[in-house]
Amino acid sequence: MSTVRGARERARAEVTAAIKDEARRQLAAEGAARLSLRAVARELGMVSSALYRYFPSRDDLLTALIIDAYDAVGAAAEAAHARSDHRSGLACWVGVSAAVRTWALDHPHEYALIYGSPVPGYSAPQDTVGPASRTALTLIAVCREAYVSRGMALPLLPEQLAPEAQRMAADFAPDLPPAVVAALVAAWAQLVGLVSFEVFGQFHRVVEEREAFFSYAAAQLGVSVGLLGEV
Amino acid sequence: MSTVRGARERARAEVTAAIKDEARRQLAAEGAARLSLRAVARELGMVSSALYRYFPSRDDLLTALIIDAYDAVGAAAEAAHARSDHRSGLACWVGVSAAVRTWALDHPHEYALIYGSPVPGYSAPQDTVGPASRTALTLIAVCREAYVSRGMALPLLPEQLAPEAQRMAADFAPDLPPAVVAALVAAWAQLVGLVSFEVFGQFHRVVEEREAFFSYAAAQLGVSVGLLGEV
DNA sequence: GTCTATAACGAGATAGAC
DNA sequence: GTCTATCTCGTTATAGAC
Repeated sequence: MSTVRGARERARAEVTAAIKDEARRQLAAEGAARLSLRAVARELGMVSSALYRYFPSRDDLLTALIIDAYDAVGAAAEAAHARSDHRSGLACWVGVSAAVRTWALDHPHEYALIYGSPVPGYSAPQDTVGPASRTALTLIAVCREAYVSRGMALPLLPEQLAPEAQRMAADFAPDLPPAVVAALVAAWAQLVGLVSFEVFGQFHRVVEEREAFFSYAAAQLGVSVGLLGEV
Repeated sequence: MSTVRGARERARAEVTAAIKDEARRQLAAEGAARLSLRAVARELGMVSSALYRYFPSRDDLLTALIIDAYDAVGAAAEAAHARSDHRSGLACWVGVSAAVRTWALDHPHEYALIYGSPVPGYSAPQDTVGPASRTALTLIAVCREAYVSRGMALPLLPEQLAPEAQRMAADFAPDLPPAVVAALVAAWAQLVGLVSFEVFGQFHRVVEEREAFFSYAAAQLGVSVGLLGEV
């Protein structure tokens, strides 16, 4: 009985994976706005109504792709953190940043899905917030390590922003100084800006030495949050 | 004779503007990937083939919208520069940055068109590069003023990146130090990252005091390129 | 010369009956 | 699950009004 159920579940997981794979292919070809359950079904030799056994709606399929994408960058960031030199906070920071960039360049359409323009008519459900925060949490972890073991330079924080920074610190990293947390949030947005410019082609005929330039800018961001070490 | 031509040209300009207005409305509702010539024509009470007198193809309409959007942010940036306090480079920088942010928040879909995910199947022609550079050129102008009148702090530049920075400086601002130009390119991408996070909703439940936070982060970026002044 | 309208193509999406 | 009738789309050819 349990083997039957196991086989059934395995089959279901396989079909689910096949659907997501085909949907990702369409994402690349047509964009998220044009993702169509029917086209996915046709390509898989299924009938469109059969897909609804796996994803109740187009938006649910989109949600699954978004969660997968967030999880994939998050995993890449965590792996980079695990294998990086924990003696230098700045090296960790640059390593994690570079992992995000590499993943984005390898999966431009999934990157666009999570950090590009919102899909019109789609609003992300609560299920995405956990996976969405994995990468940012990794950068926070890098700072936490550096802070507790070797200390950090405290970034400047305008008085006016002190309450906001305290709130953010209480929400995301109560063990870090508010000035570091505020700088971290800004640096995370700025890091994604760097990656987006490269992935979306804005560096065409502007930056040629992409990898070196990114390392330079990422290190600069690491310094801006207070990480120490030679650039 | 010339009045006839004037009238014709005026009529043509009016229809062209109406088409673009309606297209922008569709951009907001459906997204760039779903922009449809037929729907635009229907909404204007025209027949789809008539649109081809004004835009030879759907992509040409898209191109026009993109150029308009680049010109609009560029104009907003230039206006902010013109009216800002030229005695403080940092104040100029923050003012121009804030103008970009304000325009983006007021025109989120046009912002997404130029700085969000690329439209699948569309590739921008050469005509867009001029308008596209207006905003960046304004930031360069801010730095140029500061550099010639009051000097700037030279940002760090890793040796490895020196040739690339020299090339960028030669291309975009031969009168500025390569270290400033390299930092400028990075800061511009990072600035767009900040704006994109806010416009695309990534600051939801993360940053509450959006305007104050942006000023803080933008000032930090100004400092990173070497502008002087109190934050 | 400048414009709009009619009609059509091939392709794809959609809804519903069976 | 299947089939069909009816939509949409971008684009073109053609004919005629001003």
